[in-house]
Amino acid sequence: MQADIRNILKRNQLSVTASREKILHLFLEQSGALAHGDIEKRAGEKFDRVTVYRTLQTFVEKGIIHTIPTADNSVRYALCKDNCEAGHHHDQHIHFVCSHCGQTFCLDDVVTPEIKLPRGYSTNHIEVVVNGICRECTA
Amino acid sequence: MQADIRNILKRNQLSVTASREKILHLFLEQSGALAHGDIEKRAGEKFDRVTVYRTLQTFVEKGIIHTIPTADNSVRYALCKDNCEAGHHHDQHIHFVCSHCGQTFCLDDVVTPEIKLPRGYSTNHIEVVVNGICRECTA
DNA sequence: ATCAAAAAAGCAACAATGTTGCAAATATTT
DNA sequence: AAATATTTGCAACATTGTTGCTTTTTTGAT
Repeated sequence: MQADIRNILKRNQLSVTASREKILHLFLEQSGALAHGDIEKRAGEKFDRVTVYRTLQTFVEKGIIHTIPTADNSVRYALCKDNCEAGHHHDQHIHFVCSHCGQTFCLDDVVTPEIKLPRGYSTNHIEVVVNGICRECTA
Repeated sequence: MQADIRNILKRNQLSVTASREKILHLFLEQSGALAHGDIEKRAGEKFDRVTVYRTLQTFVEKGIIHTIPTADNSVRYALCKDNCEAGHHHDQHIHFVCSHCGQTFCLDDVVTPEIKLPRGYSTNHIEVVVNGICRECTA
């Protein structure tokens, strides 16, 4: 695990620092998405707020994590599975927000559908967020 | 137009005030979505920030406008067409963000697709945001 | 039209969130 | 192990959003 973390950092030409290791660790041990606030809490108040902001920004730039759009204000981040395996960013998957536990998940196996747009519009990227009850909360 | 605005407010049991008229007017004269900041700017610095927040909140509660999820931080609001005609909230349409002009539009004619989820997940609501180039910017 | 009651606006103060510049600390490279 | 490059933490600030309370405006009844 620790080796994985260092690998991911090195593969992305990032120097290995305590905060990056810790924050990446949080993502790896967690199935859902994390907001900036979650990270500050779970990191055990060890890192400066600014460091967390900058680390997340760096990870997004490198494609290690991606942001998830939400209807409320909060920005959430999740590991980009494809990237972490291949070093290249594909986000064809959809996101799921559980209205019971509040967690956000990437459904890596569910592919974004085709959308037929009116004449004159062209598409770069499609983002799908499904709201409902997740597997854990249903069981 | 002015009569329309008063109608919408009255239909929703809201008292008719200058700020509500002005803000609703901004939405009606505008094809795209508005963020809180846009409204403060376009209103001509007449209203207190708090009033704008509270007005938007009220409009959302009444179903006059709805929020649009975005990957960046900003919350955007758009008129709910169905509601303004029927007094009842349906948001089956998708949203389009133009990466050229930055505007956000409701594509009222494009219906949210069916999404097949893995076993154990149930769906309440599906939000689709398409990023691309809009009709204006293509022409 | 006037007045009383209800609702909303504006103000002030605050809380949370995000940003920037810079000096000190840490990681990398040789 | 030292020099260089990078990152961290701090302080200060900017932006965004919230809350309580007083004044103003709107509404509804007379």
